[in-house]
Amino acid sequence: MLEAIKQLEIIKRGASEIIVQEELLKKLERGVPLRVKAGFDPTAPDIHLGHTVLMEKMRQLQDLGHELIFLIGDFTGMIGDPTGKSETRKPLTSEDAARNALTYKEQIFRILDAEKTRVEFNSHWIGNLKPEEFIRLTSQYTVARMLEREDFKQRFQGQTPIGIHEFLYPLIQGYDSVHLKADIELGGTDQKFNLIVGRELQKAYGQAPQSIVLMPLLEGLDGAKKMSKSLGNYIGITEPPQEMFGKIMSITDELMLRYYELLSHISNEELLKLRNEIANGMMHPMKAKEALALEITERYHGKDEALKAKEGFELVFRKKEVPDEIPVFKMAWEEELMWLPRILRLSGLAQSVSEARRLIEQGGVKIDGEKVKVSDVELKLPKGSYLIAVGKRRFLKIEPV
RNA sequence: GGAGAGGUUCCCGAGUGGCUAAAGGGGACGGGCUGUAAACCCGUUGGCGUAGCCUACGGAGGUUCGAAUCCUCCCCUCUCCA
Repeated sequence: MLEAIKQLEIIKRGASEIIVQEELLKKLERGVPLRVKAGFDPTAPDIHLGHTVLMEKMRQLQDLGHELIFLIGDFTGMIGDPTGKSETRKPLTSEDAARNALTYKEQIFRILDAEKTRVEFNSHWIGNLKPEEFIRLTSQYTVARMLEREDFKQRFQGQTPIGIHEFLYPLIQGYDSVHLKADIELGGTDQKFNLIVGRELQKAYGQAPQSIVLMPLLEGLDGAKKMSKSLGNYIGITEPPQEMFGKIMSITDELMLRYYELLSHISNEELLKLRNEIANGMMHPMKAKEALALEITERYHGKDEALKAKEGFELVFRKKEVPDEIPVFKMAWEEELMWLPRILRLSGLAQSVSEARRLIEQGGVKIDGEKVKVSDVELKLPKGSYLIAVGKRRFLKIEPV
């Protein structure tokens, strides 16, 4: 195995906090594979780049020769993790959890080495806990300590409801560490409290406390809020290559560097070099962004697809041309002449006729490359094929049935 | 069990009888600028073949020429007391 100090350096990249670093170093110095736990709740079957920050770190640890336990919190998922939510999340049914967990498994091995990954479901042991054991578990913590957790505290003070079952979430997650005898647990910064509960519980159950590696939550496309599906600021790893490439190209320069640090496989040295070159103008940020978009897209779609996505992107944005592959919408012509806003609505380019009118009035609609005049809200089109563009990046071919 | 506070449009949040499709902010969308961005500027942001009509302020009724605003009952959340 790699020298402990070197390992620590790799582990530290991008990490926002390590608890406790000295302790972790000691464990690494033992030179034997450590048990690394990372838990995911099965609420989001579509993994996005935000999730992969943690997974990339897992992969690094895996490559360093440690034993990786990919824990699917199917039991905790039934509770519903309260993290960062202003309201109680609806508990998942066990069927939901099982189905989502399956999708999870399919997706994680795009990043992790399937051969070397141990997948566990916490329902296997939590589900078998006897009531008396469960009570023993809950007796390790007090309500006051639970309320130390920032989101609980805020909700408590802010008069939003907290379900009692939500207190069980950190306890069960912590107990997972006890059961698995974890040496290290990885998690997002929002998991800090939960992971520390794990340490406390391990001590209470007579084990050495796990070391904690916290990874930051990746900011979403808006550059401010964390990437999440519900906020719509995410890049899903199963998205089509053009989408993925385009989304990465549209992030801010600042965010790009962040993505480089947390998602790119370039080495720490290369990262530093890149930073300098952008700072002193030797490299155009756009070039760097292209390289990043290419790297990420390639990771999930392969080299050919990634290159195609890049070419398509350049066509649309640099040369202001129309992309090669445009979705086609087959439309039935209800009349000889069809009202444009109605076409836009039926084809899904606008959510409503009102929105379609607005888009036209704002000069956002083009037909076959010609901008529709602002005054042409009443425009009607004869039956035929048209290439309609809404805004700068949405294209659709309309063809008669 | 008792007492009080509150539920407004995608979100936050103003509004306590007509001037309210509802201030302000955020987000989103369109246009401009650009590097494809960011920042910035301008505009839009319930629906409907749209100078009009319809639907909307937790739900159901009621008062009134007129209700997000007043009354009654119900549902939900929070706080305090027991």
